[in-house]
Amino acid sequence: MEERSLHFIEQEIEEDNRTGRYEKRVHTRFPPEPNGYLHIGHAKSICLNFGAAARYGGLCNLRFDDTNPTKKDVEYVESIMADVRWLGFDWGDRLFYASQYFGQIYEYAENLIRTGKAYVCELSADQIREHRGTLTSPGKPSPWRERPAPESLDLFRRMRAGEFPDGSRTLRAKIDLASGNINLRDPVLYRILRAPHHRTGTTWCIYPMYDFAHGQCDSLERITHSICTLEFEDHRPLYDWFVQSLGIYAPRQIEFARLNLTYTLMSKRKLLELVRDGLVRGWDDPRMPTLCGLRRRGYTPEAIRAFCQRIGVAKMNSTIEVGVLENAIREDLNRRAPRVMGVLRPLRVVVENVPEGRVEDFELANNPEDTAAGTRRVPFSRDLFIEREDFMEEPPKKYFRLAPGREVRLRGGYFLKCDRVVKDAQGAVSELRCSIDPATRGGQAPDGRKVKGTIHWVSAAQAIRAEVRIYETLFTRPDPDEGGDYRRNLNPRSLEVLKDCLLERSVAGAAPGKTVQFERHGYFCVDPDSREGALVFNRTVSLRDTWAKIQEKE
RNA sequence: UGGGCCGUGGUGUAACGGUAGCACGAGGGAUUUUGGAUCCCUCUGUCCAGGUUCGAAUCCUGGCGGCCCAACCA
Repeated sequence: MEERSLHFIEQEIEEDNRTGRYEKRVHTRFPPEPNGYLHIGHAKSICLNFGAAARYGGLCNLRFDDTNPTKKDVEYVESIMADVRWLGFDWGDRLFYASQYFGQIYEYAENLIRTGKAYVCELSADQIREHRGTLTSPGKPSPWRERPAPESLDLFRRMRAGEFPDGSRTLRAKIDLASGNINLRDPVLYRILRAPHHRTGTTWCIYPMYDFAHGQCDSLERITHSICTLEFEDHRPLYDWFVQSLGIYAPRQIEFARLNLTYTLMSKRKLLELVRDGLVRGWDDPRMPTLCGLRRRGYTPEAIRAFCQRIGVAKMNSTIEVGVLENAIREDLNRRAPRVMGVLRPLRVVVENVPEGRVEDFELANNPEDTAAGTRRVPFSRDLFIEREDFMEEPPKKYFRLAPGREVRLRGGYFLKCDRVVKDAQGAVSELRCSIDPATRGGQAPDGRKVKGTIHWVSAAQAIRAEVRIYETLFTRPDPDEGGDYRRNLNPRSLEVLKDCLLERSVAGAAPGKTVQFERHGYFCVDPDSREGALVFNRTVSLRDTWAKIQEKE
């Protein structure tokens, strides 16, 4: 863990520990709604909740907020558990569902009715909205607001028994119709909804609203710090009202600003649209900000956790530049990814002073950052491939790579000089005729002469063919919603598929998930689409590219 | 006079009445068998106006600006 000062939530927790508010207990929870896949924004919340518990020797529960039966899916439940585990966190035996408390929450409702704090209302949804007033004008009381408690109780029990059609009645709290906080204008507590629930089946035909469930679930689990996002700040007085009216244990809610990232959509609804409308290949499309997408892309849990650490926690709405995320994964992979040579856009090179059929092996370091990573043998021969962009017939200033008459170093091999350029019928460069200096074996010239550039290469006969998928941001604008429709900002070049890449043979047979650095390109990982003898790689992130920056400026 | 929250370099985030620091970014240099990595240097900031104070990003007052709230969603 990096050295840093406490963020405001940790400060509040420490303050509570000092005053003994919760007997120095720290118990948090991560409460996702199982209606979508977890994304990088959730990672912030997960790190925050599990992180705080770990830091203060406490516990963190995983609880599915499944109060609304209509849009849940076991697929989501399973993916969420897998993603939290993958991120590196453990909820032990504390896996809960809001739905498991339905019985208790129902009792709470009856309790409020008996004490005159809730009533059964027969207004329609539209009428309730009209009665609620506006932001600047107070609400009007429902005609059923003053109905005697026994009558409400009877009606509520009959709602539960299924005597009334969906939507015909609600249970409402009786709070304050004139409150500036609209959440306090007699909010709906229960609705009639004949929808089977993924956990409770058809046991219930009435379901509590999120607002009437969430705080009580926290209370029942004896959560000390209910960490949530800013938009629930206005709901806190309501939760406090429930807890007080019911006389139950009171957790403390603390709100923080959710994560926003440039060039990234974070809305679950829009992410779902991308998947459903086929704008991406699925929830785990490597261009998606979902945890499964990032995983497939080659992001590591360590990098994501470091990222969450680095961005901090505060109440100010803000947007982090994606570069910070990219930096986190580069930093992690630089330390651990084995280096390998891969030519993405091949250009044939014939080394004329190497005899045909001769193959020699070079021993190359797997990771210059880590000698423990060992070495590997890389074959060299007369027929090579180099990167097309590592040769220019008319090189501009500051171009250090190969050009007619110029000499460069083949990474780990010899100095190579371009003697002749061969072109096809269309005039495009099709092949280079080159020669090596045998005295430079290993990459040093005995006469001390230097070369400005070092390029990567593969030996034609031994190279393996692979598909490489290059990703750019999914959107062309830092704010995908700019202009009102994110679809119009989709980046047509967010995916480029390179089918004829040639890789060093040492990666043959690599398993899905395996990450390597293709030298001078970036970090790549094996995609699950790979088949025997047909590897597919995803580019996780490119290396920093100073040359590209120089070109941009000209 | 609806309620709530928030304003620190380009982007994030520290400071808790006492030298505005860190990361990303940008620029420059050293080094380098990855134009990578590493190291060094530099750059730009307290929303505004008053007040309190020896001293204010911090406390007070008033502005200005931004975000959230009017689902039987969460």
